[in-house]
This record gives sequence, structure tokens and C-alpha cells, in this order.
Amino acid sequence: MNKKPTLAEVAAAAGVSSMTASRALRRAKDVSAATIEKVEKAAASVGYVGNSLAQSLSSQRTDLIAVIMPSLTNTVFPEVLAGIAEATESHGLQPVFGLSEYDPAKELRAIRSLLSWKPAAFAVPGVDQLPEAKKLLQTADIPVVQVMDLCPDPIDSCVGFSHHQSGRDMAEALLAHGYRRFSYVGSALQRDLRAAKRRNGFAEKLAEHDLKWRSHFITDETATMHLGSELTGAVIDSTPDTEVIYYANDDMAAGGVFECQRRKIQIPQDLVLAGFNGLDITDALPIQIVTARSPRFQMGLVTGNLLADNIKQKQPRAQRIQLPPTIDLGDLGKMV
Amino acid sequence: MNKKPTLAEVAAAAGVSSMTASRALRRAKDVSAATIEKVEKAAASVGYVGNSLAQSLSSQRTDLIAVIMPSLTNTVFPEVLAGIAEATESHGLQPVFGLSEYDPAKELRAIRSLLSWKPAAFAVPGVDQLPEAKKLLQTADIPVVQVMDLCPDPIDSCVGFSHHQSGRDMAEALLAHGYRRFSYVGSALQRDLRAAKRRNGFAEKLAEHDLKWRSHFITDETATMHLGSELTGAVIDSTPDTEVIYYANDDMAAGGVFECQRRKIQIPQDLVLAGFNGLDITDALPIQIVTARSPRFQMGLVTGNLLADNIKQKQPRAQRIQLPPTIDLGDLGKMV
DNA sequence: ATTCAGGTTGATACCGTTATCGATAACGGT
DNA sequence: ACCGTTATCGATAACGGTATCAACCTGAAT
Repeated sequence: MNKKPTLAEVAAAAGVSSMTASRALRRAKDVSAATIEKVEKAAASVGYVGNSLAQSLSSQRTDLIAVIMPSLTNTVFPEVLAGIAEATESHGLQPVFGLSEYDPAKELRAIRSLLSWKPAAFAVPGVDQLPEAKKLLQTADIPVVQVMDLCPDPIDSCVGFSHHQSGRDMAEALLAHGYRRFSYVGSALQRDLRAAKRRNGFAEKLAEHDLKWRSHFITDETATMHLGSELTGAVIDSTPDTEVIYYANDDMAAGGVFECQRRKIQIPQDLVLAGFNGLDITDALPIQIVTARSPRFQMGLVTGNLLADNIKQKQPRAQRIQLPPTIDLGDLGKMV
Repeated sequence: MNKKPTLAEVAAAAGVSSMTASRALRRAKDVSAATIEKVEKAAASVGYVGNSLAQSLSSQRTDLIAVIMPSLTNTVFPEVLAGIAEATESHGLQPVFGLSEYDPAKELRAIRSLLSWKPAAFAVPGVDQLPEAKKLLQTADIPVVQVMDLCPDPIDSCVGFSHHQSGRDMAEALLAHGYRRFSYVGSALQRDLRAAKRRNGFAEKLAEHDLKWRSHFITDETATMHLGSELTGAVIDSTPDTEVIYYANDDMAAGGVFECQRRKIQIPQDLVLAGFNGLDITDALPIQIVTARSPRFQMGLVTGNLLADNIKQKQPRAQRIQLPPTIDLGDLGKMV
């Protein structure tokens, strides 16, 4: 920490009390235009920066928004974060950041650590925090948004959509096209709980039609295109009668596309690939796979705005905002 | 800001002075084991959280690391950020975050705003800050790392590689393969200064061989695979004799791959595509393009560790750490 | 001239914690 | 039993601001 000029020095330079200087710099009421100018000139000349620590401690409020994300290597989280950042920034709020790495215990630690900065509001990923973490956020008594998922009993508000339902919807859309032989490809579902929910939703719908997965590959490795290629190969080898592969996400599905290209398998004529997210890559691929486009940036934006409005008490708390993904059938939709 | 139990209340509950409680919770010297236990129990029972604002203000130091990134929608920045986060977290430091959106003026505002939190160290993207921003960071008198680029006169330290040189290297590698007819595809170079440096480096090398671009497409839109496809089409249409297309980045190059697939153009036999970054997608693509793999996570990691070590004065300041990208010739390397 | 409201300014206390230093108790050595 | 250490603890004053309220000055209304 640097010893830079303090408010008192600015005040001295301007020939006013530090209280007046404080007011002038904050453009508060009850300060004459002349004084404001004097103080501002003084502040500029000594290079005054201000100390948010002292400001927040004294005023008993901060402009901090605590944000936790599971990871930054998966592109979806930075996109949500970007939305949050854009919204909070436009409201003059400052994000502080923590990483959970999909580990609830680590998430709890991050929450505790961020809470010590007395943020004005909190955003956490999903709805599956440890009970202790939920209690911590509850008793903090600040606006909280659980983002990217929904549940009936949120800590405060939640913004997102039901991943279980999204799985069901995807299954329904594909069933409507007459397909009956489905396989699944995913990875690390014990960490990516939302992907697991989608799979369970999908499976539930299948079960309602007395159907089961033809094959079902899940590994512990992180979801990459490369892994998608591999597991797609495994599905094709083990159950060549598979009509549709449902993937944990688009990354793996894109890997599947490349594997099919190698094996000269026609998509969607010979095999339908269905992913999740609606990443950029699905637009750019020479083949349009089936995917559910999740409004990631939008969820972040709504989260940030809701938190900001909650802080200013412009919005009632405990909202439950649904932003469902839209299913994009891609080339399958163009088939007759 | 919530009014949670304060240290004084913990102290009262434990039957000690707040000073002793403070020491006990920080595991400072001069506290008996019995007292530590007492205080810890008291703290747990009232759910004490601690107030980093007061702690930092009083102790005159923070564990905050200020980090600015140009954007989060381009995957490379979150990857750098992830490295920084991992490193800082392992040192018990807390990242606070700002977005510049490639706008120097906005970057300056973000720097000023973050500086008010009196961070213990600062990480900024690249080396092209406004003079005013540089001065601000200089006089803040804290460890600063300019990450992702190098320059002869850094604010303090810099971690990364010369993008100009990377462009030169790429040109050299391709010239060595006998190619002479190059085209360029990029976008928004007035914002992505590093991409512009790579292009200039490439062009400089070409000039040394008395060569010029065959065609040269740059738009203002953001670099996406889609745009890559489009501009690749434009290059092929306008200068069909092009042997190599150098792209601003891998996203656009991947778009080029898809466009070539559509047009049945063989890569790298008919046309060589060269990108930059070494994104996941380049591994997964059915065709391995030429790319320069930048160590993004590594740069973040080194940045975070250097800052942490600087704070603890374990490392001399003003380092200039080179982490050059490695050129991957992909399928071109496999040709005879 | 007196009074009073409104617009400015400053003095003081306080935000929640830690740095510093002095006080006290316990302990060992002689 | 006495004395000097050492271990442990607490009182007090910061840290750099803001909230609050009292004080002051001015000008208009009476």
C-alpha cells in the first residue's frame, strides 16, 4: 500500500476543512461552486486518488459486487462474467472475483473470503452450494443471485433456466423427429452438475417413452473437442445403430463433428449430433448440429442489473427470472 | 453492507480484549494456546466474519491484486486471467477486476478506480497504456506487470513476448517453406494492437524479401470464425494465386478452414492457413493449420507469481520475462 | 433594526481493525 | 526471598475517510 496524498492534504492545499473537501469531491449538496473548483484543482495538482477502504469503512457501504465462477477455461463462464461486468460497470459497481473450480468446499472458502470485503451484492454460479455456504449468504443480508440455474428455493434471487428441463426439451424435440436410438457422451459430471441435470432430464424423457440410452460414455477428463472426438468414435464402434448422440456440451459435440468427417459419416442423415450452449463454433462449423443456445451474456447482464437495482432498492428482492435456451435444430431443421 | 458481529463482540464473548482477540484470530505471537481456543470458539459461535476494509485500512496493506483485461469474450484473456487467479489464490491474494474493452480511456478510468482500493499489485494487458495511465501506475509505487507483450521500457515488469517478432518469425517459417504469395485476413486492428503488431512484423519480413501482400482484408467487426470464413472467401475470389493466408488469430483461421472445406480446397496442398494463438480448436480441427501457440495460462501464472513474489520482496522488481510462442506447422510440417 | 430561512462550512465522533507500547503475572536462577 | 526475563494481555492512538449536527454568514421579510 502506497502512501499517497490524503484528503487532509488536499483540503489544506485548497484552504478548506477536510470535510468540505470530501463533500466537494463527491459533488455532494451544500457546497458552493467556487469551493468545488478550488478543491478539485487542489486534488488534481497533488494527484489525489482517494481511498476506497476508508470511504467504505466510514460510510458503511461499498460498491463491490462479489462474483464467483467455477472456472474460466470453459468459455461459457467468462461470457456470463462479461455480462455481469458490463452491467455492474454501468452502475458504477466494482466486481471482485473468486474461483470455485467446481469444488463446493473451495466455493465456500471463496464466499467467506469475499464476504469479508462486505460486498453490496453477491453472484454465485448455480444453485448447488453447500448448506453452510447458503446460510452464510443468507445471513449476510445482501442481494444474492444464483445464476445459470433455477430452483424452487433460492437463497434470494435466481437467474437462468432449468437444466433438467432443457434436457427434457431436447429429448422431446428429437423424439418429435422420430428418433428412438439415443446415445450420450459427456465428462466430469460429478463436477459439472448442470450437465448432469441436462442428462438426467433427457433420460427422464426417454424413460417416459420406454427408451434407454444405446450407449453412455462419461470420463473424468475435462470436456474438450478432442475428448468429444474420441468418445464419439467409441459410441459409433460400440453401438453403430445409434441415431442421435446427445453431448454434455457443444465442445464435445464439435469434436464429434470432426470425428464424423474423418469417418465420412453424414450429419444429420446418418447420425444426429446434439450439443448444448450454442457456442460460436456451432455457427462456424460446416455442419450445423442441433444445440440449445443458452443466453449466457444475457444471464450475466440480467444478474448484474438485478443486483444493482436491488442495491438501490429499485427492484423487489427474491426474483426468479427465467431465461430459457432456445433449441436450434441446425441442418436437421432444413431436412424434409 | 451488513452489520455482522464485530471483533469487539467476539472478544466480549471470549472474555478478552479486542486486541487479544485480533491477535488470536491472526495467530499472531504472544497469545497463549488456551486464549486462541477460547477466541476461536467464540468467533465460530457468533459467526464472525472479519472486515477486510477495516483490516486493510488499519494495517496499511491489502491482499488485493488489481487485474485489467481488454475483454472476456475472446477466450485468450480469460485464460490469462485464469493463470493469474490460480497464482494469486495460491498466495492468498484476492483479485479485483476491471475491463478496458480495448479502449485506452476506459482502461485509464479502470486503473484509477482500481487504484483507489490500494491494491498490493497491478496487472495490465499489453504495453500500450496512455501516458497518464503509466504515470499513475508508476507513482502508485506497487509491483506492476504488463502482460502479453514486451517493450524496452516497461512501467515495472513485463511478461510475454514480442508480437512484432512473432509476426516476423511466422513469416520466416513460411518463407523457409518456399512460399512467396501471402495474403492477410484480420479485423479491428485499431483495437487489437497486438494483432496489428504481428501483422506489421510479418509485413516487415516480407518487405525484406521484396514481397508484398497479395491481398489484405481487414474489417471493423470483431474477429469471429464466421467473419474468418467470409474474408477467406474474399481472398480466394480476389487473389486466387495466394499460397498462404496469415490470419489475425486462430478463430478467423478456423473459419478459413471451414470455408476451404466448403470450396473443396485442400489444406495445406492448395492453400496454407496460418493463425495465431494455438487455441483448442486448432487441435480438434480435422486439418491442422499453422499456428503460433502462445502460452496464455502460463503468462498469467508467471504474472501472478511474479507479483506475489514482488509483494513479499522475494524477487527483484522490473523483470522482463520472455515467454515466446512456439510455431506449430501442423499438417504442413508433415508434408515432404 | 430584528428575525429567520437557506446556503455553506467546520468540529467532532465514529467506522472496525491493528500497531505500539506499557502493564502485569509467571517463572527461573541465585 | 529477590530480581530480571519472558510470556501474555490490554489501553490507546492511529488508518483515511464520512455522518451528523452545530455554527456561521448572507439576504430577504417583517
